[in-house]
Formats: sequence, structure tokens, C-alpha cells
Amino acid sequence: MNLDHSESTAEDPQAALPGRQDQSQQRRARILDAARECFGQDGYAGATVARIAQEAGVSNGLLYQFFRNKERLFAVVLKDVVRDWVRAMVPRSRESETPAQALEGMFRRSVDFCRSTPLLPALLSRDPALQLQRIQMASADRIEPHRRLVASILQAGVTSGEFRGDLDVRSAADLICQLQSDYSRRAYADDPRFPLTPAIIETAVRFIHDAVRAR
Amino acid sequence: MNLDHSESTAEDPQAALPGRQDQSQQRRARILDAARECFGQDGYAGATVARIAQEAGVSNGLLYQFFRNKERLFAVVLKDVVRDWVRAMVPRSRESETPAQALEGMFRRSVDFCRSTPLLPALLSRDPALQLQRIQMASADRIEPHRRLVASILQAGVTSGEFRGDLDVRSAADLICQLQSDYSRRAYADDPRFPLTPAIIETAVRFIHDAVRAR
Amino acid sequence: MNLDHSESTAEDPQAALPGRQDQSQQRRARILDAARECFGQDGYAGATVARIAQEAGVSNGLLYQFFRNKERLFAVVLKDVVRDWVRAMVPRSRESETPAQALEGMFRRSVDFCRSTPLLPALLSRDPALQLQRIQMASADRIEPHRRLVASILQAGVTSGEFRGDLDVRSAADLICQLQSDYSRRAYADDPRFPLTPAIIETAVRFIHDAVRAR
Amino acid sequence: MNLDHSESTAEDPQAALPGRQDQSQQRRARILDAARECFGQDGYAGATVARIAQEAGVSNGLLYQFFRNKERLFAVVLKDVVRDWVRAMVPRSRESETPAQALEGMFRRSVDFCRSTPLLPALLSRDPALQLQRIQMASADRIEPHRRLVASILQAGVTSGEFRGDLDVRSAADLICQLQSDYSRRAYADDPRFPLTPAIIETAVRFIHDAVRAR
DNA sequence: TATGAATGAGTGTTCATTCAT
DNA sequence: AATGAATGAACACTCATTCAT
Repeated sequence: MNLDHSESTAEDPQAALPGRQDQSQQRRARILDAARECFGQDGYAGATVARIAQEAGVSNGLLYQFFRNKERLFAVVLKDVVRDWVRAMVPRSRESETPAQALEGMFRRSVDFCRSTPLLPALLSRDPALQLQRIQMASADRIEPHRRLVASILQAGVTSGEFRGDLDVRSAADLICQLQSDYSRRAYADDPRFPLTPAIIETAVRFIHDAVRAR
Repeated sequence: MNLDHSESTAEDPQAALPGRQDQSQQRRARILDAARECFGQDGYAGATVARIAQEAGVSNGLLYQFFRNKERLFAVVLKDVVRDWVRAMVPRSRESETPAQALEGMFRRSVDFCRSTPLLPALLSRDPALQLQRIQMASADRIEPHRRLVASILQAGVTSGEFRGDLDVRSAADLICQLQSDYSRRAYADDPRFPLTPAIIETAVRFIHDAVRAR
Repeated sequence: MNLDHSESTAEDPQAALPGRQDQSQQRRARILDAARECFGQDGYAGATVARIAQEAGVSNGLLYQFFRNKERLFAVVLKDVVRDWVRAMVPRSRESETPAQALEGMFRRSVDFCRSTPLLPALLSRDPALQLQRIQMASADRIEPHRRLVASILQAGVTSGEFRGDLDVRSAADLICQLQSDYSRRAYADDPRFPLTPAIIETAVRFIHDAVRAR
Repeated sequence: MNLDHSESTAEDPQAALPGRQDQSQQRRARILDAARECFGQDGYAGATVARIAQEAGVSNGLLYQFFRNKERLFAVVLKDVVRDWVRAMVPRSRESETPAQALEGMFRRSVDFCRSTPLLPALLSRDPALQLQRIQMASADRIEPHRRLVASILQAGVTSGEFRGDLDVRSAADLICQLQSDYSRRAYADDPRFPLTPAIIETAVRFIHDAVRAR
């Protein structure tokens, strides 16, 4: 739950005795955490600034010193979530993986990430409740790269002969990303009507393998 | 956009000169249309009753003579949308279809339905912005049947030897329904970042075929 | 509950087969009954026209053919209630009563009237919830006569020597009327915090006797 | 009109330069004053939150930071009014009073209190327009004690032989409280049809004396 | 820097009143 | 004469945002 928002100060030796600066950054991070939680649970319109502030343990007004308004706050949350998500999916060390393994690994890591993170890839994909189109556009930069990453893995597989030669790489990448997003969201939502049992995950992984591998 | 809400009066030759009853039902239908549109665009919390009324060309208050409140209106919209969606997906005449054809047909019909209908299967699946759990539960009755229908087609294919014998029917049905829902929503949303080209559809169809057919 | 609103038609031999006229008057009466009930229970602002119409078994709109608006309807109800109340209090045959008996009789009849009638002398006296001052003024014509009636009885008692010679007739009449109004309202309201047991009534009667009789 | 809501700050020498806390409490008090006024004039249903806010010179929303909703605000007003009323009635120093004097004193103080205070013992007793039963119940705790106080005075008088031995103490207390409430309300309402001249008050006082004293 | 009291525009909802039928 | 569908002003209440402290 306590994500890494501090970045540059992460290794600051003075972190132990937080100065003004540090405390401020800590509060900013707490706000972002709370916002992620609230937006994730209630959507953009449903979440209230007051609740976020309370959840973060800061005053109502402080929020507005870090973020111009609710919309901007949401944009930042969105950007961070996508960044974290992409990070979590990307293979740590790519060397030893075959394309098929890479594909499977991304899928599983994505689902795992969402399982443990109060997140909203739901929102990422196309939540109608957040019509903040401009915001989404801003974070869309992350979506396309993700798709390109998957596409490059697919292309590598095709080139190596491991995947089908007639694979429509762009479309397949799109579909795989879609599935990743879906099942990731389900991992987070944990809705009994949309369960995410191991069996379902294995089936999805097998779907993907079947669809791409050469025969 | 102008859906069939009239049903019983559809063949009434006097429909042209609407009586009071008729006009009333027409207005009700207009409200439902507008609500479908607005909820679809803005989510539950984001949509306003005033906007829906305006869009429907009726007064603010009339809405409350047909529906107890916003929540009930939404519930009705949801129920209707799912009903229409399921109707559109179900094969007209099932006789001559192989299981594979049935599967493909449902997929295509679902996508087509959403392309031409202001709809919200998005909302059906799990929009975090509409926490109206009870409502969702009510319309959830439709989700499981859909999954069962797909599962029965899969089972038929497995039995006939057309599909893989080791197919996890439940999980596969879940995944296929998920894909249908996704691409259907994309068909409606028409978001450039999530396009729905023929190539993408064909790829999805092929994915499904590859995943289930015996080898 | 079914009060006499018809007056002139009460003995109409055609009452059995109600003509247009009769039915109309009957409906008017039903509306007044319902209004008396509703205003009595919920006060002026709290009562709704729709409820009154429903209670009366007529359409919403019909109400407005008999009464210009809610305020006028209320005014008529008020006038009728006061009229009935005063009627009920006035001794049937005055001859054989001493002033003391007359006083006591009025008090008891008033309380009894309210016990069996959905009424609102509450509203009569000075309910702050119905600020319709002008209306109250209109029905005030009835209040003063009542006070004068009591005063005349008191005066008769003073003259005959049965009552104290130094009685302030006007003030005493005022107080007695006040008590009548109070206990009448309590008879109707039937609030456990303001009970109206026989003991309480007897005490009130005795109060009045003690206060006025010569010693 | 400007009641004492400040209590603890009453002796604060800095009250002249109000701090934030002080100003806040002052506004709360202003809201309560305005609410007392408006509810008193228009009843519960008739009074509007907007009017109260305007009368208090604060924004519409501030009201909701002090009181959960209109109903709660009313409950507080009611509680305060009863508290003030009871306070005003209770004899300052009881020592030297005979029971008869105590009775008379309470009556006069009650009337005087209402004359100078925007108040609604009317509402206390049984205004049909405020069906907020639960609220009334809450403040009813004050009614019964008042009745008991009067009853104890009566009992003392009976015991000392100053009052009639056959007095029904409970019923008499009820009646006296009723009269106090009535004339107090009249003192506030100041309705020309229900005047409250000195003569009327003296008559009431005499009524009470006559009714209770031994002969 | 941080607070939270204060604002007021905007929301869902009700209801007296009108009017086409 | 009678209906009840339709209206829209008015209400209680919420919440993003500001600002004096």
C-alpha cells in the first residue's frame, strides 16, 4: 500500500529525521495513496476530496497546495498508477526468456500487480465514469508503449519461428493487452461474479499460447 | 438510437395519432433512451437527472412519475440494456450452426449490437463508479446465463469432438464472455486509443477458434 | 367521520339516484372530509394535495374545480370545523340549565366533539405552522362569538348571584375558552404525554366551578 | 433576541476580538437564533433552511457543518428552548415562598419569558405540523419534570394545609402546566385575537389560587 | 506550511398547479 | 365534469474550492 512516491529522496540519509521538505513530500505521497484508494473504490465522480484528505490524515486545504484541483490530482494518480503497472509488468531481466515465456510472464505479473495494489487499470481502459478525456489522453502515452512492448515480443517470436508466421502482430498485441487489463482489473475488483481462480488464469495463459504459437 | 420500447403498440395503426396513453409511453421511452445515453457517457454519478430530462425533451419532474428515483431509473436502464444485448447475441436460428460457428456468430453479433447502440455493458461488467451493488446484483442474473450459454456451446463442441477434449469449459466460457464484453464496449466507446478495426475483430475470432478447436 | 356537508340536499328525495349535481356535491364533501383528516394529521404545510385527492377518491385536478388552491381549501376546512365545533358546544335546549351547568356542559361537549371528530381546533387556536394569517382571520369570526357566548353565561351567573360578583367576565371567558380549546385538542391528539383521563377532565370542571362560583 | 449561547466564553476578555473559534461559535449561535425565530414563525415544515441561513447572515452550507440536517437543527433548537424556558420558570431562591407564591411566580415568570423570547413552547406541547415524533420524545423529558415540579409544590401546599386536602395533585398539576404553556405561547404570539392583558393574567392567577387553596 | 471554517453553485427530489383530452 | 400527465419552482442537502488565520 505504501508505494514509492519519494523517488529522489529514497536514499536520502536525512530521511530518518524528516525536515520540512521531507514531511511535505511524505504528505503528498499520503494524499496520492489515499486518492488512489478512493478513486479506485468510488470512481472519479463518486470520490470526494474531503474523504481523500481524511484518509490521508491531512487537512482539506492542504490538498490544494499540491494539486490545483480534483481533476489534476486524479491525473497524477492515473499517471502514477500506469507507471507502476507498466513497471511491474516489464520483465526484470529479459535475457533468458523466450517470447512465449515473456508473454506469459507479463500476463501473470500484471494480474499479480493489480491483486496487491489499490488500483484502477479499470479506469485506464475506458471507464465511462471518468469522462475526463483530456486526462486519459495524457496517460494514454503509457498505453501505446505497453502495446508496442507486447508487439515487439510477438514480432520476436514470429521472427524466431516460435510464433505463427501469419500472426497479425498489431491486432494480437491489442487483444493480449486487453486481456491483461481485464484480468488485472478483476484481480483488484474481486467481484464474486467475476472471479479470478487459478483455473481461469491458466486458461487465459493457454489461450494466448495457443493463439500465437506456430503449429 | 430509437429503440423499440413500444412493443405491444408496434402494430397499432393509430400510432400515428398518439392518444394520451401512447404519448405517455413514448415519453417514457424517450427518457429511457436519454438515460441510456447519459449513463453510458458519464457513468452513474456523473450523469444528472436534469440532463437526462432535457435530453429526453421532458420536464425535470416527469421523470419521477415513471421512476421512483435516479437509482431506480438506472436499474431499469441496466436491465433493458442487458436484455437487448443478450437478445442481440443469441443466434436467431440455431439449427444449422456448428459450435464454432455459434461461438463466432455470438461474438460478432455482440460487437455489432454495441456498435449501433448507446450501451453500457461496461457498466454491466464492473464499473467502479457505480457502486450500486444491489442494482448490479439484480442485473447479474443476466450475466451468468450468458456465461452458461457460451459454456453449453463449448460443451457441445467438446462432445462432438470438434473442440479440444481437455478444454476447461467454465474458464473458457468466462474468457470468451470477457472478450465479447470488452470488444462490445469498445465498439460503442469508439475511442481512438482502443480502436476496433476489422483486423482486430478477425484476430479475436481467430484467437477463440484456435483456443478451443481440437488439434 | 361522514359529516353533514350537504345541508340543503339532506332530505332531497332524489338522493337515492344521485344526479350530476348530487354526485358533484358528494365529491366536494369527500374532499373536505379528506382535507380535514390530512390537515389535522400533518398540518398545512405537511399535507399534500395529492394525498387529499387520493384519500377522497377523486383525481388530483378535480380539487381545483371546487377550490381555487390549497390555501382556499384549507380556509373552507377551517371554517367548517369551527362551525361544527361551535354547534356541538352550544347547549341543545338552554332552558333548564343553570349557568354553572351550562358552563360545564359546554366544556364536556367540546371535549367530546373533538374526541370523535378528525379536527383541528389546534389549528384554530394558533398553530404556528399555519402562518396563513389571513385565513385565520377569516375564521376568527367564530372565535369571538364563542367567547361572547361563554361571557354571556358568566354574566347571567353573576347577575343571578350564583357566580362571584367581582368576576372579570371577559377575562374569565377567555380563560375558559382557552381551556376548552386545549382539552379539546388533547382529546383529539391522544398524545400519551398529554393524556385526557376522566380525572383530568373532572379536575378541569372543578377548577372552572371553583373559580366562578360565589362564596 | 440575542440569547446567551456563548456560555464558557462569556467572561473571556478577548471576546471583543474574536478568534476563529469564537467567531465560529458566534455563528453557530446566530444560526440557532435564526432557527428559533423561523421555526417559531413558520413551523417546522414551513421554515426553510435557506431562510434561516440568510437570517443568520451565513451561507447555506455552513448550517450543515454545525447540524447534520434540518431535523437535527430543529431538535437542538427545541432542546434549548425548553431548557431556557424551564430555567426561567424555576424560582431563583425558593426559601421564602409559600406554595401559593411559588405557583404564582412560576406562572408569571413563564409568561414573561415567552414575552421576551422568540420561542415555541407551542411546538413543545403538540404542534401537529411537526410530526417529528422522535424529536418531540427527546425533548419530552423536560415536560414531565416540569409537571412534577408543579406537582411537588401542590403537594407541599396540601401537606401544609394551605391547599385543599382533596386536591387531585396530578390532574391539577397537569392543568396548571397547560395554562402556563398556553398563556406563555400567547405572550409570544401576540395575536390580537388572543390578547394577554394584565387583566387576563390576573384572572388566570386568581383561577389557580381559587382552585387549589383550602377553604 | 497547514488548517478547517466558510462559501455557493449544483444535485436529486417534491409538490402545487395547469391543461389537453 | 373529470382526469392525470406534465410542468417547474422550490426545497434540503453535498462538495469542490477558497482564504483568513
